[in-house]
Amino acid sequence: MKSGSASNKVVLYWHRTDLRLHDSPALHAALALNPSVFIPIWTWDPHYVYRSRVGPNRWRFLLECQSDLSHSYSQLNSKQKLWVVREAPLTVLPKLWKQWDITHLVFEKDTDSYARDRDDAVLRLAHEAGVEVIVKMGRNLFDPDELVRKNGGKPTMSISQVEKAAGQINHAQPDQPWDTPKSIPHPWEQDKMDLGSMEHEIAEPTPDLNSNHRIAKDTQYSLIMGPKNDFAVPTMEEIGIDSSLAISPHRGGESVALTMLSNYIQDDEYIGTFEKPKTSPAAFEPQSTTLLSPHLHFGTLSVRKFWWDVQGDLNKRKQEKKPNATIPTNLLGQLLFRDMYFAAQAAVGEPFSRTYGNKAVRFIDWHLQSEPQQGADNVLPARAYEIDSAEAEEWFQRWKTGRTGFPWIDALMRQLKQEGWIHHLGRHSVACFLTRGGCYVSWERGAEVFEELLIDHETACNVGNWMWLSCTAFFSQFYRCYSPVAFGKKWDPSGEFVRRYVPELARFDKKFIYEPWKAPIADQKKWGCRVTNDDSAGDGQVYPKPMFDFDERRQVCMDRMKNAYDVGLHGADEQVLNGSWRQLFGEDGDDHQGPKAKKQKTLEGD
DNA sequence: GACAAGTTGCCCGG
DNA sequence: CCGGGCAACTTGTC
Repeated sequence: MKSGSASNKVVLYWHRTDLRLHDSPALHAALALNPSVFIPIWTWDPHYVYRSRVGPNRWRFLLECQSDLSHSYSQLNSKQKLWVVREAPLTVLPKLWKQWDITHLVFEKDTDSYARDRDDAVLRLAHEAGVEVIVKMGRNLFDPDELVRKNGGKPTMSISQVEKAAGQINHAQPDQPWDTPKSIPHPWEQDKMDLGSMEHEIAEPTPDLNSNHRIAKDTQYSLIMGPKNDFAVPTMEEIGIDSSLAISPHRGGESVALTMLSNYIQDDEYIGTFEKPKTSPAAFEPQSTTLLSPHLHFGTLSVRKFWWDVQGDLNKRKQEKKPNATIPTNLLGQLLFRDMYFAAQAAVGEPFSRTYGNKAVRFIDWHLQSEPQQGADNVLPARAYEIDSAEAEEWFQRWKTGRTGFPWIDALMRQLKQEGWIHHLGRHSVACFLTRGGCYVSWERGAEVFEELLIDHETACNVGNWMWLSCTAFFSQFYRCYSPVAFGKKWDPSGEFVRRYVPELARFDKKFIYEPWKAPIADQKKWGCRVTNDDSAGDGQVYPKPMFDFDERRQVCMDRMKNAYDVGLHGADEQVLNGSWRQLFGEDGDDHQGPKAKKQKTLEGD
């Protein structure tokens, strides 16, 4: 190496939220130690493998990210790769430190609540083992904890709060990105890298929230270095996930992400005029937004590089006197929203992803509420919910599987399942429909489905957006309700999007494409699809009737929202924690009852 | 206490 | 494509 003799530092670099080489503050810090031995690892945390909901598309996307990173390491140093270890971090890390004579452990800061606890435990173990630990923030524009401090210790609940708080951090400009390293030190010689003689602890697979996606026994934990003892990135077969269901066209990996970004950046008209509310949720091939969110999630794209590359285009256009869209609707604003949700989560901590015990969110008397987990640990495995209404349960299942009978909703839910991605406004449509604008089902049920199916699933952002749409936090104008008919029609009057994802209706006239149940029977026959709940009807295809009258449901939901706002409970209130909230809302939970709190309020007023 | 602002509603009229 | 009515939320500022 040209930088002279290396130190005697042996650095273990732990990849988690940062599957990239470019602009990684943690990787930069690790290499700045000038290590004589450098070992970049991934280790499979059972919390992700079994206790997080991960569908086939995201599994494959993650494996692609790992393969790409491993390949990039090998290109910089033919002895290097991403060393994929199959054991839980808390048990395997101390053994690796010993086996590989590690002096330093380096990783990127993760402010998700589970990760904080895990990393705190790792810090304690490292201290005991005499291993020095370096942790660097690189996942966000601004350190979520620092944003919270600048926001008076409170969760960031609006973009203006974020702008104000970020303004006190380097004038609201994130740090400049680091370059990609030009060389990577060697690992140990092959025989020392070998873990064959190390004790191996196999992760406990129950409960396995992803068992419904496995077609074979999950064997990834049976051999610590993988089936060929070469630390290779696992295959879908090794983890037992059905790869025939991983049909998303969206690809993982740092090189894919950087190519996508540079293509967008070359088009300064697209970057400069981007306004999120004006991008179409019905666009496909190509979509109207960047599709870079999954890369931000896995850290295959640095959010700070994204920021500064966009800023570069905006500065250039400014000099050329071309107009630029502004925060919050422009691309920079989108990245700030991501930081807003991270900082809100960082402030609230573990209860952030649910209502129960969460003081930052409004309590609403949804159907299918999460059951409080008395004395449960933070992990919340298969989160239980109360089926208080068989009707609502059926609506939820039909929503999830794209059989509501509303083509716009069903098209979006089928796109979600197939591709692992839908446009932000499409997420608005289906989230409003499930919660305050249709089914009146708890937002937590919807968030869990998104957690499973989205390739860009980010807990802070997903949960935050569900709170937004359900008007439980961040947003409160519940009288602004998305129509499952009008909203799609506005963006896509001829219904191309519906035809693509609900092929049964492909031949329907555009007059009926959003409301096929209104088409005359003769036309339904002519267009090859009967709109009926009788699956055996006719010879051709069948599409269900709408599962309820939307206008009727909108009114019911709005009345109940008004009532819930009048009651005014929040997730950490006594009445929520002890279950007595039911008395405040009326015991039978009848959708058609009048608002109860209104009356109480009037009495108080007297 | 009034008033404005808040990334992305719908419907109708011009 | 724009504006107002619809019926009406919270937060921040004056």
